[in-house]
Amino acid sequence: MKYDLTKKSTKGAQRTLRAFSDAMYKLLAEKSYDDISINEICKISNFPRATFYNYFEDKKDLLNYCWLLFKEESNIEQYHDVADEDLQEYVLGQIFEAMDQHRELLTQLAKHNANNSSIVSSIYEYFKNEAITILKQHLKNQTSKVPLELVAEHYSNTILLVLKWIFIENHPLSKREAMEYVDELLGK
Amino acid sequence: MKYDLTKKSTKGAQRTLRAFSDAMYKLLAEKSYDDISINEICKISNFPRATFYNYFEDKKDLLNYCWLLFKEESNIEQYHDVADEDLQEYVLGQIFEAMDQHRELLTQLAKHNANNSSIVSSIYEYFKNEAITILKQHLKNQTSKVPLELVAEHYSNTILLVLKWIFIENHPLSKREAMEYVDELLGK
DNA sequence: TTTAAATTTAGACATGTGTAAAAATACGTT
DNA sequence: AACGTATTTTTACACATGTCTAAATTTAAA
Repeated sequence: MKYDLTKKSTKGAQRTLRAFSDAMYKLLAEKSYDDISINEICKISNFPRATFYNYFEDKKDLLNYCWLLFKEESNIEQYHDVADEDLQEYVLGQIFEAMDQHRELLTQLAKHNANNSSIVSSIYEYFKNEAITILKQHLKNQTSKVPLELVAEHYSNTILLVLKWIFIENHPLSKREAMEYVDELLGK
Repeated sequence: MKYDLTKKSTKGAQRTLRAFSDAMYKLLAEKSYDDISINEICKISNFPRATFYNYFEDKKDLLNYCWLLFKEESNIEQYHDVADEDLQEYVLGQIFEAMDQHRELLTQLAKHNANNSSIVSSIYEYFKNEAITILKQHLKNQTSKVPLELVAEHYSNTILLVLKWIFIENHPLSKREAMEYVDELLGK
C-alpha cells in the first residue's frame, strides 16, 4: 500500500479510496479476478491510472485493502479478554461473522473464480494472518514440543479450512457446527 | 499445460521441455519468481516466445511442470499397500524425501522470495494436492461427522505446514521429528 | 482570501503478456 | 533418400503493467 492509512486522510483521499474499492467490489461480482484489469478499475471509478498508482502498488494491493474494509465494515464486537480454552471459538466466531455479513460477495467470488485461484487464496491468507496474530498472543503459556508459531498457524489453517468449506465451497453450516468440525479436526 | 504429457513425446519436444524447465530452475536460483519474465526464460533457453506458449499456458504453468519433474526426479519408492494408521507417515515420508533431495533449490527459493509469495504457495499447493489425492483414496472407511474431503485436506495442510517449516523456513528436523510434530498437531 | 505545499493528472515510455496465421524446418516412415 | 506430417519459428498485433515527469489542481494554513 503506497498510501499511508495511519495518518488522517483528506476528504479527497477518502473519496478516492472508496471509489477504487467500490469499483473492485463491483467487478468482483461480475467476473473473475484475473480478468479484471487496472484500466477497467480506473474507467469505472473515473480516475486516471496514475492516481491508482498513487494509492496502491498493484491490483493485489487494492484487493488486500478491500479485505481490510470487508473486516472493518462488519462491526465485529471488540476484543475482550477470553479464557484460553475459548480462544479458538472466539477467533472462529469473529471471522465467521465477517464472512457471514458478506455472503453474497463470497458466493459471487466462488462462482467466477476457480477454487484455488489467487483471489481465494488472497482472502484465505488475509484472514489466516488475522487469526494467527490473535492466536499467537494468547498461546504464549502453552507447553508443547511443537513451536508456538506452528501451533498458531495450524489452528488458523484449521479454522480457515472450515470457513472456506462453508462460505466459498458453499456448504451452509451454523457457527456451532463449524466449531464442532474444528474441534474434531484438532482432535479435541 | 498446453502440451499433452500423456502421449509419447518427440526428441525435440523433450529437448524443448527440458530447456524451459532448466531455464526456470536457473533463474529461480538467482532471483525472485516475480522478477522472472517469460522473455528472460526464452532468451536463456534460446527459444522464441511463441514456442513457450506452444507448451505452457503461462509462467505459473511452467513452474507447475517444474514441480512435476522435481517429484519424478526424486525416485521415490513406488506406492505399496500401507496400513491405514501408517498413512500419514507414508505421505509425509514421500514428500519429505522429494524435498530433501532438492534442499538446495528450496533454500535458494526461500532466500529470494518472501514467505508467502506466489511461488511458495505454488509448491505448497502442488504437494498438498498430491497428499490430498493419496489420503482421499485411503480414508474412505473413516466414520466421522466431518466430511472426508475436509479431513483429507486438513491432514495435508498439517503435513505441508511442517514441511514448509523445515525446508522453506529452514528449521532442520529429521523425518521422525517431523512426524512427531504432525502427530501432536493432529491431537494424536 | 491568499499563498505555499501537497496531491492529482495527463501523457509518454519501456517492458511484458498472450494470440494468430503463415512460413520454415525437422522427423519418422516408407 | 524422399515424402508428408507435425512441430517450430517468424512476424505482427493488441492490450496490460508499472514508472516517470511536468503541469494542473486541490488542500491546509496564514
